[in-house]
Amino acid sequence: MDIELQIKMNEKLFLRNPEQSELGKRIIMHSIRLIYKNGFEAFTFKKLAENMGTTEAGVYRYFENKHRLLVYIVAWYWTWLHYQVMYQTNNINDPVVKLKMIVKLLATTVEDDLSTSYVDESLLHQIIITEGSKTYLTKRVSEDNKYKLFKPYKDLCAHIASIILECNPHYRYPKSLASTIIEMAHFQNFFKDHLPSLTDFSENKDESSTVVFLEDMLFRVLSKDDLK
Amino acid sequence: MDIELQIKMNEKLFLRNPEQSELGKRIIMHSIRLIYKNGFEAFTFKKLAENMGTTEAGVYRYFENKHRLLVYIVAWYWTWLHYQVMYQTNNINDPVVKLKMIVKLLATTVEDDLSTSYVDESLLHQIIITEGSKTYLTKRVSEDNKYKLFKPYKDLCAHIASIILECNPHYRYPKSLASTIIEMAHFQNFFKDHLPSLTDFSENKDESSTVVFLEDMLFRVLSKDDLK
DNA sequence: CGTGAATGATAGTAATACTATCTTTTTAGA
DNA sequence: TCTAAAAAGATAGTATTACTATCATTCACG
Repeated sequence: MDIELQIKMNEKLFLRNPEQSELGKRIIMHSIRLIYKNGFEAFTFKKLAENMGTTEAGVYRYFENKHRLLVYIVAWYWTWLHYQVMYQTNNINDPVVKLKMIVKLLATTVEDDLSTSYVDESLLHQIIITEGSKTYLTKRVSEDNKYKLFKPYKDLCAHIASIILECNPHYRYPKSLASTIIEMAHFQNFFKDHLPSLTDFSENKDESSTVVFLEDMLFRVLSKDDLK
Repeated sequence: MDIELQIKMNEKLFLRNPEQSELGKRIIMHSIRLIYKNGFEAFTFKKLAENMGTTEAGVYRYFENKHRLLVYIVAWYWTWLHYQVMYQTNNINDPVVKLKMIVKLLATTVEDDLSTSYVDESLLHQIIITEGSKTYLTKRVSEDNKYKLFKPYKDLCAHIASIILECNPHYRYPKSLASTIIEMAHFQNFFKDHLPSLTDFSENKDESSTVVFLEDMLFRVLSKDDLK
């Protein structure tokens, strides 16, 4: 099969759709590489333009500013991950098994998905860990939220919450638990690599310890054999 | 009693100790107000200087750059909160009661502590929610960590982890659970206010719903009457 | 009373975050 | 195939940011 996965993005995220031109796709590709390499703070449109052999003005024709570009690639990631979740849990009936698969997808290094030619998902995953929460931890949250820029994240959260409810229909905080699992899949991995004393996993281990921690937490919380 | 609480800060956090001069204290006070008001991204030393009637160069004599200043006030907060935790849980023996107090201190709006004249803890608490994780979500984490700039956060996390172990000595992820509780005390409140569909609390409610969610999660996870 | 530290005042620089304009190339449709 | 509009390239310019440097003034102390 030779299928190119196309993700339709919210039009408010860009000035000109980067998926519809070669230059646009190269902007996304090089942005991901540069942000991965130097971090979002050090990332500028000037550096990006030099790096990819175009001009600053060229980049500004696609994105209003670097924050919007970050929101774009983060939203892209959540849409892509949501698709992965749907694909990988399809035909699974047991919600427990579904949740385990989701935790694995959230917390484990992804391999580059070859059906999206200009996006390197493994770099993108690392970017989400370090820069993802910066998309909404700003004074503009509510405005950005009004434009539905965070919809992919919220949709995934809602989907996970619904499976949580399948596991235990009496649990009262499915959405908060879902957002906790999503955020911690990233934070615990970040802590493991950079501030290991905030976790119980030693630095050399891979993400499997994070997966085990999250699964343990999730299923203890959802366990029906408890007091209440 | 007329006691002024003095917090001894890591010397790497500043160029000149802001606690030891009027100007220094005013820098802290006005920084907190400005960051609270406009967010960290829009905060500059120039604006701060104009705001408080000094010059940019004056601020640069105290702090290398605005990131260090943020790390300073965040570290100050964690030191102060750790003290609050010790104070409020002193003479309590039951670790469950202790943990409940800690969750309340973490997730509830603090009132301004009058024994720290130049710091408004209630504003600071809001800053920690929105800007706190930006202190470590950078390319400099490891370097900053080497200088022990995150020690107050890590100390508090370790302290909470030890009480978690008191609750259930067999629980295997006390530190990860502690950092989860700390982070979620902030994120769930942020979500509640700005991205409410990521939580199960409606926007008008106060932080009590966050407290209930965190306590519920914590004690379900630490419950001994489970399968394993 | 003198001196050294802190502060104030001012200036300057390189980089950042844009906007504008004009030319050239591409490409989509008549 | 021609043509016109859209996209991209090239260049310039501005306000703000993130600093560094210098020199004069104040102020606390021994």
